[in-house]
Amino acid sequence: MLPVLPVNAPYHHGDLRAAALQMGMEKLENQEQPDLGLRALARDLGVSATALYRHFPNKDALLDALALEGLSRLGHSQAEAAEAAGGGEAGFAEVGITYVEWAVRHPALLRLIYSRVGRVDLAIDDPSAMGEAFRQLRKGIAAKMPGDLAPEERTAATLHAWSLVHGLAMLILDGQIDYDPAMIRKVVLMTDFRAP
Amino acid sequence: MLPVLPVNAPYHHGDLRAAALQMGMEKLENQEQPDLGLRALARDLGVSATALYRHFPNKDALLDALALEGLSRLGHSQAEAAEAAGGGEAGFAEVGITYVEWAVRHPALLRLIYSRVGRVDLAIDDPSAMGEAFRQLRKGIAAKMPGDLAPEERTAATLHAWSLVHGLAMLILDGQIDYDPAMIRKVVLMTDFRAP
DNA sequence: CAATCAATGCTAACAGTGTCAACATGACTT
DNA sequence: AAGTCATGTTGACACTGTTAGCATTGATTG
Repeated sequence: MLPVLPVNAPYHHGDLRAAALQMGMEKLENQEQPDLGLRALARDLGVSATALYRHFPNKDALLDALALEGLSRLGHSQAEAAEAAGGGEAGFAEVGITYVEWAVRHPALLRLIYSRVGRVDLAIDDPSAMGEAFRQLRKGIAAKMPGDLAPEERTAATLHAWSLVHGLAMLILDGQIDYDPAMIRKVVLMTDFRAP
Repeated sequence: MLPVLPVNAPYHHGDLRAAALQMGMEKLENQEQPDLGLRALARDLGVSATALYRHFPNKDALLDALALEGLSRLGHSQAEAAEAAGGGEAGFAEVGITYVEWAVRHPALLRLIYSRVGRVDLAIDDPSAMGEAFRQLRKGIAAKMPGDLAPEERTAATLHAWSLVHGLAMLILDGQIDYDPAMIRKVVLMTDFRAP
């Protein structure tokens, strides 16, 4: 987390925006409760705090960018899982389990994503970047869903699955549930998509 | 949110601790993203910021107290629902739905609860107050569970139910799911506690 | 009743934060 | 080579949580 540039750092950084996002990501990956303060981040980058304002309108924008990147990674992870999983309800469960495991592996990042997702106030040229990413996520979750369901059952099932794994992940991150892969599998498999 | 005392407020407040908690609760009930800053709170109470340090060791302790009170209220709501609901899986679902509805009605409070529950660092004379409250919550959730389940199935079912409604609640609060009571009912009923 | 004391309040100050304004540097364009 | 504009810097402001030291009060004693 030390300053990133060599001793004779030039006045201009090269690509401070990318460096800031990378540094933020590193913190999010390596620490449970990373200090994502603007000044702390700038310090670690070996740059003055206000330099970041040349690349982000404010702190929220920086965190939004990090959350968006995290959401994109989560989405890809889900898509991969959906592709790798076999068919049927077992394959579907596999995708859900992937979600929980991803959350356990990137707790701070998942927390950031869902803490930022309430007030979607992104760039004007891409007002729905966050929304689009979530749509992708839903798509990944729904991809392996049993195909013989009526449309309304389908949305209900997607909601059910997403809520279940999201709640499971959150409760684990909050220390309310022990991370026990076998139990998670059991819990996720406990859904009947053809109930009343 | 104006100062609470009459013009000729005495030097001593009477019960500042209770007043602070009440003021915090009011904010949590009436605002989506309440400013629970120490100074802001003191301002609204018509008292100096440092006065609060006579009643709470620090800001975290104050927020913990608020979270604990909120958790207690949620627990009572669950217990009432468990008592009022009929038997069988329908009654069980009713308890789950109560959880979601409570979350929708007290969004900031639920958020506070789960944001504070990670680092349980409560008073020494009651180190497990938070844990105890959560135990009560689990009990309320499990109260109406179908009785003919093996112990392990029972824990799995409790985890499933808790995760499902918690995830549902969180996603609604985060604006990712519309609050549609009928759909919620449908989703909650979609669980088969006797699955493989 | 008077004196003392602990509980509870206050002000002043410190370090830390996000943010803005004004200035400095340097890379690219003409 | 000159000038321009993106990008960096310093200094300041208002805000935050927190601590130290002082003031006021209600309660407890002799």
